[in-house]
Amino acid sequence: MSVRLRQDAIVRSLRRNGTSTIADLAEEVGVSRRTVLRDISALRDEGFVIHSEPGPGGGLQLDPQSVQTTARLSVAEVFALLISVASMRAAGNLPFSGLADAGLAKIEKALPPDKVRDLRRFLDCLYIGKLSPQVDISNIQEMEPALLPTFEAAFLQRLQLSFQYCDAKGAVTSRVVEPQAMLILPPLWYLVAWDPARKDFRHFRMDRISKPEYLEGKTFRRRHVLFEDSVSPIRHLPR
Amino acid sequence: MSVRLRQDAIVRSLRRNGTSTIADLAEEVGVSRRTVLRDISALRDEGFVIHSEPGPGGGLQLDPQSVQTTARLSVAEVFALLISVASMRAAGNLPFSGLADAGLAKIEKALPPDKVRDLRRFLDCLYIGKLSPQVDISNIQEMEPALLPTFEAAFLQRLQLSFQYCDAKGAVTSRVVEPQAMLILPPLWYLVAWDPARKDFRHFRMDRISKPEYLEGKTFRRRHVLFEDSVSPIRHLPR
DNA sequence: CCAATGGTGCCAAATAATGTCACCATTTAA
DNA sequence: TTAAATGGTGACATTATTTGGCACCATTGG
Repeated sequence: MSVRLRQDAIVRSLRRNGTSTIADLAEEVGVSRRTVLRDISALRDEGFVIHSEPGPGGGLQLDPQSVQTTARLSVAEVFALLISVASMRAAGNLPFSGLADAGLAKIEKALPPDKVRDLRRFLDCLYIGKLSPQVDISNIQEMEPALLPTFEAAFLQRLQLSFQYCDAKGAVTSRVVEPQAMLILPPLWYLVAWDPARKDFRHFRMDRISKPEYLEGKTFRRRHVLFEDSVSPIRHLPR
Repeated sequence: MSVRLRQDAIVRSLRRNGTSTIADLAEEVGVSRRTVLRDISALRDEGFVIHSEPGPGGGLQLDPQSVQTTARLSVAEVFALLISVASMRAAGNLPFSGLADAGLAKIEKALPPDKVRDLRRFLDCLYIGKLSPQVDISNIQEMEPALLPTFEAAFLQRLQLSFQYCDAKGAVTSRVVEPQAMLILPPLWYLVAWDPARKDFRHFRMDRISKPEYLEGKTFRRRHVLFEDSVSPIRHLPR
């Protein structure tokens, strides 16, 4: 068993059992007491907070908060990372590249270097392996650069967004909506939003939006998670 | 420089330069020719397809398809993985747990073990760190178990889906739609779909859908990527 | 005080990674 | 046909890293 596998086993064991002694762990993973102590030290260097108490009844305890410190990433950041980093290789102005960069920087700061490396290689795989041929991301229309900061701010701070919208028939209406999601249907961008006046969800083509402004102070409660379906051809159905 | 860092450097170099010789790579990463050959061999074991030609003008070439073999993961699978694995800890019947499992199994088979480990640890971090307190995923309504296979099949095989829908006013209509995405607004599930008859996107509350059936052979072209916004409180705006 | 526990430093032993060398096979070009 | 350039393999010594064993210290609870 390699070093890192063993250290993972130790983390899992601590997570599962709550408290363990060095001797227990040493026996469990099949190495000497000294080696476990070295592993604990390494894990602490990686950012895991492991409490320890000497004396009878003492032992090691993994602080549940510790992992937060190690990778304080939101799901959104991970996804933004995946999409944005992949997209940025093919296109110019795409939303959330800033967030993705911040996320990557955050990871790089907080995570051990080999984890960053794995993540990057993982992103490499995604882009080269699937995203490009399947989704044809190179075909996504660039968003109007001037609009980006407004959209990003509205999304990220959960601010109501007002804009002029020109529908398919050419009729122009004023909207005030709560942005919920962005949808890419190459080559177009769509905004999925809750329209409080109409009490319904609406879709807006980004290129038909003009004069967007976020309303300072008009925050709303964001409650959703988007769940992407599969974009890949499927060979076997689950189950 | 550690072994894996070096191997990553080799992959990147091949990706960047197209073709390199063993000697070039050896000098670039600062090890002997023999070691590069060992690394190449290791990378091939990991699934990278590296073409090689002896003779003048020959060299090594990374097959762009190779990474597919290494990690044939769609963005969807990654996200399904992230959400599903996290969700399954808190809830019972949620969609795509099968896909997530398949994805994990796929990774486990295709990826080197330490990569799998990192991904799992990463998922651990996600759940413990953020997902749970932020999104309150435990509050998501379970989907009717009987409906799950139908939805999953329709999504995964891109089949048109027919069902009876009871709208907010109680009116029941028959629909035939192309499922595009699923939306979780705790505690409810929504289906985002293109309605070809109405030539528009529509949202459907999952719990108001009855008698869903996918139409064998009625496939459609799926062109979209969903882009999740942030669910975390933001401290600094990008840029 | 004693026993149980975490923790550190040191060094030898074990293991893994690397370099060196000899050599083979294939291809291209002179 | 030959020579040079390239990928590829095996063997072995060298080097680097990991591990175990030991002595020892500090702290805690009885």
